[in-house]
Amino acid sequence: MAREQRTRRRGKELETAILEAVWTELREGGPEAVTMERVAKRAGTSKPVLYRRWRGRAELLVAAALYRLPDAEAVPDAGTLRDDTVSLLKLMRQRLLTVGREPMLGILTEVVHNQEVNEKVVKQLIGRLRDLMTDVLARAEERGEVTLDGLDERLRRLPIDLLRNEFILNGAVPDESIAEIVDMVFLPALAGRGMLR
Amino acid sequence: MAREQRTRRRGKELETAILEAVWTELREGGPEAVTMERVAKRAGTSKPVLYRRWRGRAELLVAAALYRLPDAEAVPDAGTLRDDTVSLLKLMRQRLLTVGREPMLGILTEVVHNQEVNEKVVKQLIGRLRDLMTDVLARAEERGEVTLDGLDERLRRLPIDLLRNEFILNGAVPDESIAEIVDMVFLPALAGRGMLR
DNA sequence: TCCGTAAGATACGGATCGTATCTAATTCCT
DNA sequence: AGGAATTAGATACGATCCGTATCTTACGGA
Repeated sequence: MAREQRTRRRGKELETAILEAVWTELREGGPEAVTMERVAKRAGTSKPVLYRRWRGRAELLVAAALYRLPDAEAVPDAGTLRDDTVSLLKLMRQRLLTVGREPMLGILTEVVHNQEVNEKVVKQLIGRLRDLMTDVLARAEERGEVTLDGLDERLRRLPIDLLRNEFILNGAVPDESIAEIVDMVFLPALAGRGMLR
Repeated sequence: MAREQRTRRRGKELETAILEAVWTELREGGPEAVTMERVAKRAGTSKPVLYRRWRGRAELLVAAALYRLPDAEAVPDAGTLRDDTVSLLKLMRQRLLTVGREPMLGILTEVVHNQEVNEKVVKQLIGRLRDLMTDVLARAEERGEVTLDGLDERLRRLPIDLLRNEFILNGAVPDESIAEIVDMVFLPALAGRGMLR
């Protein structure tokens, strides 16, 4: 907002202020309110400063999303594959809600035109969770719950994919949905592939 | 395009011409070429005519998408649940590609704050396919391939959900993805629930 | 202290949005 | 058939936003 003219920010401090401004705009006016002009004014700076850092609106939105996204820490060991998967999905849900449905759609829309940004988003928003799922499955194998022989990417990503789908479609993911994804789909699929001990 | 000034279209005829113009722009210049100004010119009319029918670009895109969507006919009986499901997913893919990824995201965005459009979209884009899936499963049961005892909504929608997810994320769905969804996830999940004979 | 870098202000051309206003064509109604 | 009501189509407008260029000036490092 009205920034004191006293000092002139630089580097990380300035960048943070800009990304915070993006979120303020998002909160107050939704994705369409995120324009370079508004964000610049809101952050108490000017457009050229933004364009020195990001190539355009798309990159700025992505940066803001990633900035807010807490680092996906490890999934605590709940003792069973079932509960670990539920934990992972709840972690993912929290991350999605942090970003919000409309901003997420906005990002996806912007990202469509930019292969580079697209890959970045996919990597950060999906890759990390996929890795956590890999950890969860590895843990389950150590416990002797499953054999991962022939486990494929498709199956590994299954719970994550279903959760994302539900979030994008409904904007919310109740606990029951998470339970259903795990108990009615994921675990049965593993069983059907002969992977459950 | 250059329209003959001879006559002045009205009602449905005019509306159709406008929606066709949207698709022409989409084809030639991609989604960003769909501006109210261009569409109006392309259709040989003017902006106010567009705004008398749709509240803005978003609604126009939704209308154009639904206009082009062929009625999802029945899925031909391929003889097995597996092949029927693949057929259904290919039909769905064709529908999604007809609409296009960006318009689809536009629709989803629109849906967030427009209850009316929401119901229309859910009915046209989701409900119909779900019904076709129900048919496919019923056929499989008649054949004796599966028991549908305790079949839940979640499982019934599984292939559809996964395909939609992949389309939104990648904008394309190769044949292998469809095969994977059916062979690595859907059928195993049915088997794991004890539904496959 | 001085110099290079980058912040911040301003302005620009171009595109688009959504609306207001006006006219004339077409359809409807009597 | 003819007048009234409707609405297509043309045009112009203010506003907003994009991305860039230019200029001044504050800050930080050597």
